[in-house]
Amino acid sequence: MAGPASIARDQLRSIIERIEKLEEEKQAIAGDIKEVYGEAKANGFDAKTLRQIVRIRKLDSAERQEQEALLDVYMLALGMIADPEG
Amino acid sequence: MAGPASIARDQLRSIIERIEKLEEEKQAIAGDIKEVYGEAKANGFDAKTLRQIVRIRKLDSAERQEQEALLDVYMLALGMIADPEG
Amino acid sequence: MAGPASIARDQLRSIIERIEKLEEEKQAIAGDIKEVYGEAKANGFDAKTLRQIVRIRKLDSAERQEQEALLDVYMLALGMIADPEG
Amino acid sequence: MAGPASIARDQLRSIIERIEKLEEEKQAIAGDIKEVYGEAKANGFDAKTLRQIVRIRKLDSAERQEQEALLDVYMLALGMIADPEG
DNA sequence: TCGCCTGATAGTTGCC
DNA sequence: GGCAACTATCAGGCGA
Repeated sequence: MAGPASIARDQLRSIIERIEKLEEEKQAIAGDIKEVYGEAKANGFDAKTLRQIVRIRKLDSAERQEQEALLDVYMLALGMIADPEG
Repeated sequence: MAGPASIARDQLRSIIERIEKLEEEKQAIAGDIKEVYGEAKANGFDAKTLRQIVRIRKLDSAERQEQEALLDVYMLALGMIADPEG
Repeated sequence: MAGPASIARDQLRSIIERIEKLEEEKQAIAGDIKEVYGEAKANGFDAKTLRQIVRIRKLDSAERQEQEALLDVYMLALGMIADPEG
Repeated sequence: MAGPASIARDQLRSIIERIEKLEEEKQAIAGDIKEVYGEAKANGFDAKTLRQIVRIRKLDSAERQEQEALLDVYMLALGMIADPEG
């Protein structure tokens, strides 16, 4: 008989399968990244330095975003812009 | 003048960009996974338990692969299959 | 009789106790930090903004350090400084 | 001119500095803890197991506190102790 | 006050 | 086989 339990079971199965599929994709991309580093190394680039560059660019971008957010906070506090929360 | 330095620079740029693009994709998928857990939770499933299930299934699958690899070793030793290394 | 086992046991006890003591201290400091935010709030400062400032200053400092480390890497690569690894 | 703004500014500076100092101390202690684990490892102890012991002891202690709190509730209900809420 | 979400911490894997 | 990068889990802070 197909009662509520089987519905829940099907939902569960679906959830697990979706997650597992997404994790596989994620792993695949992680593999691609590793490959790029490998290629780079084969072309004479130092992986550690490359990672540092990537990391610092991420920091840059994070800081820029924070700076802008902080600016909004100040401007909001000073009544220079409208409250985005309306 | 377009000497070796500019070639290296272009290569470097290309490497960094490929990595950053892949990392973005990876992050996007991580976001998708989080969404699935969120949905699941909204449907009454417990995220922590779901994570355990996923983890266990991954272990199971790893074990199964080990098991199969071992079987191959035995079958190879017994001359039941051909040496894959040629 | 006081054999090797008891020595190991005493060592273990000592390790655990040192860790637990340090973790307590860490918790105490976390409590102090929370207090400072509480005080600040009582004086009309917004905790969220304060946290953002602290975070951005940390990012600044992290980036500066990374920048310097990266500079060293480049200079080393260009033979402009000696290898610190000797 | 030293008006209210400068007072707020000094307060702000003081708050930020106190927080940053406390966070540094917290980090220093985290480093000490890591060192203890390192030492322990050098003496043949397994860090992962040590962490488990610490975690279990923390749980135990939390349980014990719960137990004591519960005991107080019972004793209070039986008129064996005075109401701490006055 | 409760649920969510980001940041801290623990564990794992891959490199040297 | 040790160490460092990456991933996954967990807890504390924020908003509703």
